[in-house]
Amino acid sequence: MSYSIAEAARRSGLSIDTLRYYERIKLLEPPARDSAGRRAYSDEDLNWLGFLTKLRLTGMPIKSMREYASLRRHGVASAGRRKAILVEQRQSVADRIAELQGCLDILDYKIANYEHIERKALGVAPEMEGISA
Amino acid sequence: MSYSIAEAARRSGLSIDTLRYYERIKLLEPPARDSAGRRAYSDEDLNWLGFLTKLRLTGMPIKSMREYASLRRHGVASAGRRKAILVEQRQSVADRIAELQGCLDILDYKIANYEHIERKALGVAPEMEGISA
DNA sequence: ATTTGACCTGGAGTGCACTCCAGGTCGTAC
DNA sequence: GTACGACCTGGAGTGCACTCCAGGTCAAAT
Repeated sequence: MSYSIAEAARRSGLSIDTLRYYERIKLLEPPARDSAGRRAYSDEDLNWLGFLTKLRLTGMPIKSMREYASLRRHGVASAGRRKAILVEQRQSVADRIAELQGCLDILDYKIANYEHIERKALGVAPEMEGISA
Repeated sequence: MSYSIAEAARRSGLSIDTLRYYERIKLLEPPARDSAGRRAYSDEDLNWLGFLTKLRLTGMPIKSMREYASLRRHGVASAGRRKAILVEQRQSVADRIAELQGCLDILDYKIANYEHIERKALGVAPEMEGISA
């Protein structure tokens, strides 16, 4: 199967402009073209796009994704380096999850504080106010 | 206690420039000044900065932090709205954690794939290659 | 035959969150 | 008394990841 740029955008969740942008910056091999010169994305293109969007979701900078994409073009010899990039990214994702978890705890604490204030509704003792919230 | 801007930067993990920037955009009440006109941050300022940096870590845009900061200046009457902002942010953090968890799974899968390739070390059957990794 | 709509290109513009700079003022150390 | 380092101001510059635009081509629909 092959897909128009609009269809590829729909399926990948990226915008049409972003697809062309990714191609320009070499994240994406230039896809095939139809007889009229329009881009025709293959299933393989879409799979790769899907993976790229996952990497983006992890917060990987485009610079690194470009490195990965470039390694991929260099075939099997680059597999070790590619794996290393993924392992490193895995770590950074795990770290980020832990960080967010910490933030969640703080938010919960603050929210509980506000609930505390609400419960004391009218006769407020405003010592909670302005201290650090 | 009061702290020079350099000390406040050290303690908050923000840069000196960022502290001044936060003040300009009204994330931060202008701190007191010493006799020479230099900023003198209070412990309360530092607490607030600490909370701000947590909010930043959650990915909250500065626009929203400004709203929260502005509400805070309007005192106890704004507590409901402030709480609502934190509850909303809590949700977005939880969502983001789930999203990252999904990405982690994908990374693990890919990494396992590379390990699979490594194990087949020399006599490679490269059907793994270029399909979607 | 012309209108429409999806697509094309190269290049400029955007929003965000800082970050840097020039030129100046202070208070202490030599 | 001057050299130094930390600080001040207003404003310009940066890097990132898109996003938008003008002007053009092409195939199918009216």
